[in-house]
Amino acid sequence: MAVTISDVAKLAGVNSSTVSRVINGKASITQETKDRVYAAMKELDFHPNSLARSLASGLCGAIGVVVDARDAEAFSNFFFSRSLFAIEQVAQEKGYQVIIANGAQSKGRTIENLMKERKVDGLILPPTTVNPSLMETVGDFPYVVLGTPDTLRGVTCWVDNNNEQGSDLAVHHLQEQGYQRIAYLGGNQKRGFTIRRVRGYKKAISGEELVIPTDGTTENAYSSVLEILKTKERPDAFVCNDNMAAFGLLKACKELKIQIPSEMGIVAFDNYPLAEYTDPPLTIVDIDTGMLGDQTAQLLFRRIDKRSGNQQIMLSTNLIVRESSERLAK
Amino acid sequence: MAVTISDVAKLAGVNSSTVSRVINGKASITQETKDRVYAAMKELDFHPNSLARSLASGLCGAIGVVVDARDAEAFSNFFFSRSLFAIEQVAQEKGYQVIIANGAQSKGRTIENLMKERKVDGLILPPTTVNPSLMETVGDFPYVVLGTPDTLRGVTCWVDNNNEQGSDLAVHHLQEQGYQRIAYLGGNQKRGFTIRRVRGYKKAISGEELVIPTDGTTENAYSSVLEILKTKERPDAFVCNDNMAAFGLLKACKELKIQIPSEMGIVAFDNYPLAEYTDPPLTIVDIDTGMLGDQTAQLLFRRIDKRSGNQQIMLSTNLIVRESSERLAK
DNA sequence: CACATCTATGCAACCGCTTGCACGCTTTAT
DNA sequence: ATAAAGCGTGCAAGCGGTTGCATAGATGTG
Repeated sequence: MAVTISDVAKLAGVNSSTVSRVINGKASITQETKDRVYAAMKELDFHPNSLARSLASGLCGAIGVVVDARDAEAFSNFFFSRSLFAIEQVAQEKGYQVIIANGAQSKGRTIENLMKERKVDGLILPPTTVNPSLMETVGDFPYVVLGTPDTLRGVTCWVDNNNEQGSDLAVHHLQEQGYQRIAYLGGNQKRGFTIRRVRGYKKAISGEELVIPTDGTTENAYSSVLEILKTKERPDAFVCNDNMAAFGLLKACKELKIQIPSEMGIVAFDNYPLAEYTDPPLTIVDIDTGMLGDQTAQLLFRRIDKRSGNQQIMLSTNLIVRESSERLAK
Repeated sequence: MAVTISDVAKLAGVNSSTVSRVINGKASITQETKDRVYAAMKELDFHPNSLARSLASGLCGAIGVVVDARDAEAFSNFFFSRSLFAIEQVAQEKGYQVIIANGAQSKGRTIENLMKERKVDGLILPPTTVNPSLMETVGDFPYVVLGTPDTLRGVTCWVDNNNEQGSDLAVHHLQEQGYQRIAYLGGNQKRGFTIRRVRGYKKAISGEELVIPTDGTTENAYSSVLEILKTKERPDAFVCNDNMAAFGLLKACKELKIQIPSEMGIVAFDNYPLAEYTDPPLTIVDIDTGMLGDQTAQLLFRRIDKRSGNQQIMLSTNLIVRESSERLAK
């Protein structure tokens, strides 16, 4: 049916093992033989069966990217998809396939199957799913966690952006702009990255601290912040856990006719495509999602290649200053 | 090294073929034998090697989702990632893996390799890559185009939302609200979906038509529309090709102090997460991306199962009415 | 009771490629 | 001249399953 390696061998007048060696650039082969083999491959439009190849060689030629999403929203969160782009790019360069799998509510089954059924040579895991028991089944299988794992027990390898540093950046910037009472808005306080951002905020802040958690929606941020903004001693600046929170805050300020940035400074995490088109444009703690994906994939391949590379990589965040926090003329 | 089917067979005291049949629920096997085999599998923590399985059975157990993205932005476009979620879900139910691959600037190589190297049993293709020569190499390999292909020659199977109908919905709604001079804003006029949306707009419109293309950015929409809004006979409503265009328009209106919705009605395609938090919230032609992905995957599996199912599925869009177009009290 | 039929399982070939080993032929060293 | 080393290639045994065919025992039939 399909063209096989022995068809090529026959046509080229050599043994199939020779064809295999030519394809894989293995042993020393005469240029002349190579030419004949290549010619035969071209003539027959030969494509090696990757399954047979993998079975024989023991390498699957694929990596798995596991997501932990209960709904489309989480899945399409822009953090994930941006990184995915970079991951795919690295994989493509290495000749690897990328398999994505939603591991939500499978209790590690997804991950276990991917590994044990030999579907992938390595895994990129979400920080939410790693737990000691999972890590035990993962063992020394090559993996990298994309984000700082919620539980560190047994986890030795991850790539993340430095959330504490991000908050630090935001707070210092606001302080430089003369804001005094800086609060923190938004985020599920159970999620690791939120905890770290809040920690960074608390460390950086000099005055009184105020943290207002939300459920992640714009609406909730809006209503949570409304009453507080009406008080006399209200904060004069916010670090927002994400763009949703910032949107809720913007809405509340507008309603209460609080001027931004003169009466209120805002910095938010994550550079959403629309963040620069709000009114006023938002100052952002930018996470280089591309670099994040790239580094994660690179590290994974290092581990696949030589079962080493237990390391944690931390990427710095960047401040993009826009109107929402620029009180002082430059 | 790894546990194989014959290890299980040995422990259960049967032949490996029996184990295989138990796993696949094939022939009639005594309940007692089944039990012994299952027990052995459990005891040894046996996971069948999917590569060997695929090689022997001729099915790869994976489908490929090809994207055509030059940058992370396009890749993470929310249309794609939302549909991907649904696709993965369907695949998971069928026990299939999802491979994603960026086919940009590979001239069909990506697609060809996925097929011919037996990496996938079926393909979901982006409308931009299909062209007659590609379709020839695809042949009767199971595929579904997600979106209406730019070239129809040789393409027999796709799933798309009805863009014409979407524009129709938008225009009629605006007319009902009493808007008179309805224009169309945004979109690359070379992209198929834009063309169809514009076509729908032109068909639905009764008065004079006005189409203002953009390069897809908010900025460009803003600047493109600014001058026109200053004219006396300016449009009193816009159908926007996407959220970016709508944002640009909002900004321009704000600057010129044009009241929405009293002096200007706005309807935009695509229900971005932030679309309901603009000021005022945007009326949206909503595309059910989840359903789109679901139907695409379902159709693909129908084709994989029985090499049939040459069909085109068109999904209706939905209007979500919000303030930006609600001039008349209900 | 002999023979046809069915059921449960074993046997072995095969899926298409990789790779350790062997072998014959050159080339180099002694 | 002869042994040692090196090079290019073939042979065949896997990799870990699936599956058509064979077979032995159980069941049914006249």
